[in-house]
Amino acid sequence: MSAAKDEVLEVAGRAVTISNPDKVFFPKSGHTKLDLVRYYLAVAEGALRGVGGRPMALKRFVNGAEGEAFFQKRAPTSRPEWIETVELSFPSGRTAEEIVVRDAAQLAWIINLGCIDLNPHPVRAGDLDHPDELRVDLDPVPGVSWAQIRDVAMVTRDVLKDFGLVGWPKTSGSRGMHIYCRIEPRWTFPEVRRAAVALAREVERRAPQIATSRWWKEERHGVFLDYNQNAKDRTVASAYSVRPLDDARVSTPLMWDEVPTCEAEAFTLATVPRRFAEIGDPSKGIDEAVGSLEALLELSAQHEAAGFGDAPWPPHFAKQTGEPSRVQLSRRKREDRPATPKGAVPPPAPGKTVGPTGRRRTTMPLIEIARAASETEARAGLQRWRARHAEVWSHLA
DNA sequence: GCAAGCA
DNA sequence: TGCTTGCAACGCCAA
DNA sequence: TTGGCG
Ligand SMILES: [Mn+2]
Ligand SMILES: [Mn+2]
Repeated sequence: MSAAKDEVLEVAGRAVTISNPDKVFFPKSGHTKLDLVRYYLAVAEGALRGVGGRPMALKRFVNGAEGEAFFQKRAPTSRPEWIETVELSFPSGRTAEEIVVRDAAQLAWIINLGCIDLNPHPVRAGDLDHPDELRVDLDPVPGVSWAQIRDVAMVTRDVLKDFGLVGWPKTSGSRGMHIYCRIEPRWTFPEVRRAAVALAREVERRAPQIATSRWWKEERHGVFLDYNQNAKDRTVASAYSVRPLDDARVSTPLMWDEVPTCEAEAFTLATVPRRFAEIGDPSKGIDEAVGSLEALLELSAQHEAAGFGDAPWPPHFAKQTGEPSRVQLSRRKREDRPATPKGAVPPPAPGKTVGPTGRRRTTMPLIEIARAASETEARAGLQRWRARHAEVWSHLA
């Protein structure tokens, strides 16, 4: 830190004071607090598409990315009059005035508070009980390859399409990926979460080697589709958020044709502004692709009828009606443990694996190379196969 | 990161 | 004036 | 009281 002087920026017609502008926020890559503010202003159009009009929890790193962080839901009482808030209510009856950002000045102001990533709720301030965003949070268990995450993302895209939704992918900037769907604000939080449970189970059904819908860590393998991130009061780091990691990695929206080859480490505070200037925001159309949860909720009803009801909720939530016992297998009372482990995923609706002749079709993906006429034809065929069976490609040793 | 309280 | 201090989320369930 | 999970 050289001169401990405030920096006053003119942003969206307002004066925003940045304290400690030269403070190093990312020691390993050298970026300062002012670098972080400048980054957010460079990608403000995209960042605001992610957080605009939404109440948000503040995660504050007042001593930089390597310092200890704390959460803050209630807006600081000392704030400019142009900082908007909205009152949220919790099940306990307590309330919180959370910040709502709509423009670049408000964005710069919260970055000055020491926020590195942005964590908005999936609702707009005008309707706090009806999310307009279904969030698919892909969380790899430790050791899972990036290739597997990409493949689960592609399978998720197919499932969403089959159920009438358009997915918008981004790296999380941490270890996984996020896929968001804009939805009509017609469903409550518990309903949106149940749609996410059904989606997670369907992705696992299609790609059982690399995807899991299981809440308990000891029962997971591959990539976990974290349906509970759609519960009320849960937030997710938004598009263009910088993550508090050494290289200042960014949660970066992607075009779907980038997903099969993207590398998360390519997107940082240092590289994303250029990308944004050159190609703009791949998620620009998200607000125009409004979908319905009806099909996923119908799938959920089928699961329920097949004996697969609700899935465990996170800690700190009251027990929900219909929720299974909130305990992992290894801690369950002996007499409550199933003799044969119950799968996480119900079978498909009938009539899907049997062809018109009644002869059973092959259910497992099968590669045939020996029949190809030439090597190039064989290679081309292999690529087509890969595109159609993303669910197992990354799993091949 | 900031404001209040204290020397 | 300058330094220190307190404060900044959600808060349940099962064994 | 401990450990579950973001
Ligand atoms: Mn995640
Ligand atoms: Mn998660």
